[in-house]
Amino acid sequence: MQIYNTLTRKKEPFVPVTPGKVGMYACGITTYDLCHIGHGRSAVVFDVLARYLRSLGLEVTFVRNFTDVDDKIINRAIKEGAEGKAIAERCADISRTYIAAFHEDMDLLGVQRADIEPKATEHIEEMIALCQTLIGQGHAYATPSGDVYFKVRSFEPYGKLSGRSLDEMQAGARVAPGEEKQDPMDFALWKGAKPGEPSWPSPWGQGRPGWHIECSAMTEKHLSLPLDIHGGGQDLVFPHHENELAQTEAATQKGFARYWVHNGFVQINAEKMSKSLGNFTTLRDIYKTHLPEVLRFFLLARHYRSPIDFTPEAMEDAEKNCKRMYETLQALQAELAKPEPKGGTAPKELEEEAASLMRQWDEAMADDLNTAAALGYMNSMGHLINRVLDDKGLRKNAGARHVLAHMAQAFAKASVVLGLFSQQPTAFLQALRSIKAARLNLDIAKVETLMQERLEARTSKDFARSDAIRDALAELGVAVRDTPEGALWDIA
RNA sequence: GGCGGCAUGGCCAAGUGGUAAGGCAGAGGCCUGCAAAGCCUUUACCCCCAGUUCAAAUCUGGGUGCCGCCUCCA
Repeated sequence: MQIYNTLTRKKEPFVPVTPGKVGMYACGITTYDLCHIGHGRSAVVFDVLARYLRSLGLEVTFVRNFTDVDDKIINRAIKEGAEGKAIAERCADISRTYIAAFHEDMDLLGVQRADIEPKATEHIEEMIALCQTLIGQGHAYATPSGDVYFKVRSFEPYGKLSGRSLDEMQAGARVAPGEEKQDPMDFALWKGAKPGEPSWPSPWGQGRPGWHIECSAMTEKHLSLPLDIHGGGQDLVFPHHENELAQTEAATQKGFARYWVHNGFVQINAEKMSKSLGNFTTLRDIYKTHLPEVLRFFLLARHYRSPIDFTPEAMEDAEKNCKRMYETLQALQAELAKPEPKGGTAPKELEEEAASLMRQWDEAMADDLNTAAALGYMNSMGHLINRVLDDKGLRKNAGARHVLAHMAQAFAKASVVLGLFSQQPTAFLQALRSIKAARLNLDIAKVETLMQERLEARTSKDFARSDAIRDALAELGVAVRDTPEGALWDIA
């Protein structure tokens, strides 16, 4: 496959360091709050990347960390009323809570667990060792108050990932020199702790790790360098990833990561969704009104590097799309459950079109993980399936049946890679109807009663009454659909 | 101020040199007691200007607009 590499700013053929194996690391969350849609997007993107690479037969080791020691967690603990010694304990509770919430929310989104999910606090020793190495090499220095800083000027390529030079950055007015920093761009590897904060003994006194050092320690411990893939949200490029890169490459003399993959932002009103802007929506809030799979579809219906605007309309589109797809799958399964027709060969074009769509799906995914295009081809596959299903002649054709079965298989395989359309169609459609009914505050018993009355009217060919009832249902937001198996209702 | 990205039909969105996937919405038809769903048909001078080329949405330069990073942030 080809993948866009932030480091080189272009798409490159993906070649793992060790043939057949992939080491992949994605930056996870800081564990101080519920996940919002932006976290969901990042998790889904790397989930699909891992699934896709596996589908190519590669053996993927995927590591996604939890940052469970950080200023934000401490601030949260203090905000929750923790004081003195209780702060550290409170921090641990907060981390536990939000790691559990992360798993719960991401499981619903269909995000598979990473193979290894390390926590920063479990790698303090490694981080201290890394700091010592860097100090020994002259890449870092300790200050009298017990901080350790990375000496940015000592690492010549600093800025290569984010594409900026130190001089340019210093020209910007927003860099405030730290009291003890030798250079304003130097960043903390280790911070002396204030009383009560989570802290660990170190050669520089009680302290705690800086933000970037954990990833350097954990990647080195759990994967071999250079990593094949390192990723995260676009906002991590600078300073987080730039700093990780500097630490690791300075300390190990090895390349840190070969392919840097960054996903674009989720936006609200064309502005980045972020904690600091306060314009975020948590995954849980979405789940109150929308099925998680619909959100996943929404996220994958755009290219992972593009910004995507989260709007009610877009979610509605995604919902309709998922519904259509599942309805097609439902009809397909029903057809395939029937006895096989005897005789007949499939029209050549049918086979060719099916094969061509599958090929295009592969090509789309292989081209920088273009899930949006891939979903387009799946839509087309759905149409093709419906076309066969709609054609009485083809339904009696054994050849066409084989093509159908083949398409069902290919569709299922594609579904697994995207983590979509893998539920039982009936289960999805029922869940969808329920959540829509809840949105409308619909009285389902009343709907069922009306449906029963309409059935009676229709049985006695009282179409005027039947239509009147249908109108009444429409008032409630309910659409009725007569099928050979009886009348069905759904939320319009 | 520095660096970077984006601009495709009513809306969303693929497409990086050979004349525009897909979805939603709309129109007509088939099907239906009537509908719905599904199927068929149908809707694009690709932000503007200039240039390179036999050929540009796609490359180059300029312009306009929007966004991101430079500070914690997926």
